[in-house]
Amino acid sequence: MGDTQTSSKDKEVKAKESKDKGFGKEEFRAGGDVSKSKKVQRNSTLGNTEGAEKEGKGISRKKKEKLTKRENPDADLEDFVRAAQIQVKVEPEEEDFCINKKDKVKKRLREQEEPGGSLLESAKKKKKVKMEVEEAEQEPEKQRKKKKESKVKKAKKEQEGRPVSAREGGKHKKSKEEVEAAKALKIKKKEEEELQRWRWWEEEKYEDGIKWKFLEHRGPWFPAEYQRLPDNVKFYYDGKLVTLSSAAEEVAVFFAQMLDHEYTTKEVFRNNFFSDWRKEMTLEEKMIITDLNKCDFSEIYKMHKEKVEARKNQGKEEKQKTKDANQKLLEEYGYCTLDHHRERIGNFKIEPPGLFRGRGDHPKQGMLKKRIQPEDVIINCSKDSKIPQPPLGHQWKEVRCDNTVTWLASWTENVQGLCKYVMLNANSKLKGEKDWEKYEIARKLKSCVETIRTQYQADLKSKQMGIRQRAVALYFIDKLALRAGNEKEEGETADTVGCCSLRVEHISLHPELDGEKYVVEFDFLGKDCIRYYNKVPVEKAVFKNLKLFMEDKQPGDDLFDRLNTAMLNKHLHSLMAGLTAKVFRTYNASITLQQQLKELTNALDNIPEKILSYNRANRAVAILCNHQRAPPKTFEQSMANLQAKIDNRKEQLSLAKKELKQAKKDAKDHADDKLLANVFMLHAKETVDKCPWKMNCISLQMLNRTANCQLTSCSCMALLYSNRPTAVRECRKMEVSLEKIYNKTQRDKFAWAIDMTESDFVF
DNA sequence: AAAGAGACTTGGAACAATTTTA
DNA sequence: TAAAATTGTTCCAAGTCTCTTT
Repeated sequence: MGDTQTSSKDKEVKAKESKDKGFGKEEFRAGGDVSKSKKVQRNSTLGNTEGAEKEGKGISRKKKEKLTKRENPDADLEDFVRAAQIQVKVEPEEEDFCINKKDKVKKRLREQEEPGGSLLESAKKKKKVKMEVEEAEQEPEKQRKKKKESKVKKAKKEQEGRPVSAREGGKHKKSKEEVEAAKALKIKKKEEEELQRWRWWEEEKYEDGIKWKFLEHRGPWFPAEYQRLPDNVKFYYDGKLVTLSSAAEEVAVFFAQMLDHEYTTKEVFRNNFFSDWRKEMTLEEKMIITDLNKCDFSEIYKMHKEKVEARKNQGKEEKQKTKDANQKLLEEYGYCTLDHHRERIGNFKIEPPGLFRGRGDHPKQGMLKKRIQPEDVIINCSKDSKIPQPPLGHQWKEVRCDNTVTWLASWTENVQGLCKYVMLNANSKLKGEKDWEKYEIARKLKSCVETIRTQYQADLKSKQMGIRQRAVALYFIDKLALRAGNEKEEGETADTVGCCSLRVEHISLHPELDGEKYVVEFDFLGKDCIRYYNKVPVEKAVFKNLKLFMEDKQPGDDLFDRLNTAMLNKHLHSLMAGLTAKVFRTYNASITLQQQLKELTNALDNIPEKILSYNRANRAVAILCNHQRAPPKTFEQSMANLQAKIDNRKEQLSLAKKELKQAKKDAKDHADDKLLANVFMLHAKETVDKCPWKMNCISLQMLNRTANCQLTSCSCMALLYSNRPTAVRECRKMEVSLEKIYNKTQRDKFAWAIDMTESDFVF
């Protein structure tokens, strides 16, 4: 059967594209609230065929209430000091006030090996000198040039570090030299970046489990303490003025800021918020404020609105100022040193307090996400590194040196009691290596997927119920790229499912539907409460099995009552080292991308067409993986605009055609004025020639967008799943410049793939 | 085994920057 | 030249899967 696998998938993809349009998440959720007589029955032993239902879940969960709330009278002062530090410290790596000898040794070592890093500043200066000599050639695409020009300004500003006001007088067009120089500078910068890139993929890997040998960083950045509302902004309860305490006020502001959001209309959200808010109130406040509906946040809301507006209308200078401040922050906190290389940190900012925004019908939405203090944070770094200083007057919860993990700092969040981590950026070695590994495993799966398929085909007829269930689940995971579906604590999160946690209510069986036999209709909420709706014809054996699994069960019972992800993955492990359910998603996405590309692209196509093909292929992947996005509010309008453009072109075309005719005639008639007539003719001809091409481009764009509307567009998401090496390879082969498909960040992230991929790479 | 803790990937929404359009 | 549209980035919730404890 393995052969039917892929071709039928293609059909599905196409069919789906045309079918289920217009399923907003909203309308769907309304119906999704079915009775939940949740998972109780689960036979623990796989080997056992029938009988012995065990009472499954103890729903006792340790509640960890941590009281971290503390009044901090020194907050303002501290803030000020911190700000001052930022202002004064130009060199982020100032070592004078650190007397750590070991550290110095390290430092020297680093400087030898890595000329960039902390020496960046001086490097920049050198650049400036050099750039005059540099030529601006070797820029292949005009389209890129355009982009550059706009960036030139920025680059210059950054380089010269002069105050913005200096620009005021220079509104005139830039002189040629200036432009050239800036261009050269950009090229230089790019080269340098490339030179500085850590080509870790050419190095040897560390022994098992070790993630790094040296790690030094500045510690995470903490958001500023809460600032009281100005005196003229008041809060009223039941029409009467109430002056809130600082803690209560802060939480009230969180709510007020969200008043525009649908969240604040939801019952659960309001209740959770109100009860958490009351916990922050003083006794008196608690006595007075007993009903959320009587609270009047309008003045706070108004102030917030004004603030947002003001920020939008900020002058150039102010905007630049905030930008610079952010840049400084990034320079100071955004990087770490990992094994002699400077690596960007992904999220160096501690999450600010606020109201929890769970997705879908999350039972905890609206709860207060408390402010994280240094006392909550565990720092992870090398013993021999410069240990990060906690903010003034604070302590870290712990400093540990664990080089078997990749995080730099962690804390436990109070709403769900989960760990949060500060980790490196996607373009870092640690992330890249993992990514690479992922694709290697997926490739390995390619070599044995047929065996696995044969195996689960056979298992469909097993005598043991558990094995049959496993086989059907695997069939779904392989064919439909469903997620594994771990069990979740009931009532702690929104009710979403994956393959193993599917319930009877989520599928319906149609022996025949729309001319196809054995159709299974899926309808459930997956990750992030995104609806999965699909009608799939399946094999007879699968169909029969499903019927069997559903016998004597309530809608809320588990479809695969003898199966869970642990068992499934254990089985997969036995089939191939490193294989888990997730790998099938990667694998199928990759293989689909490759197939689609092969099918869709034609080496003779022009660039826009090639890109369209690429996007189409990506879309196929997105459909497979059920990646969706709320349609942009502006979609209709933007489509209409494009249509108008096409109409416009059409008109132009017919007009130009007429002109051409006329011109030809003129040329004949007035032999004397031939030159002029010729010019007319040429011009008209040009328009006629160009128009179809341009029209084509626009309609391609339109097509692209229509399809993208319901799906994740622009390579972004699909990219995450689809095989990067595959895509990179395809670009090479087809001579589409990578820049057109991947943006800078993405190229950065996949530097390893770009570098390693030869144009004959096959996934 | 079952539950729990921990670590790390995934992926949509919100926000910010940039480009296009009117 | 401002507004609208598009594209890129950040944020952080929600998964997967492994390892440890009970």
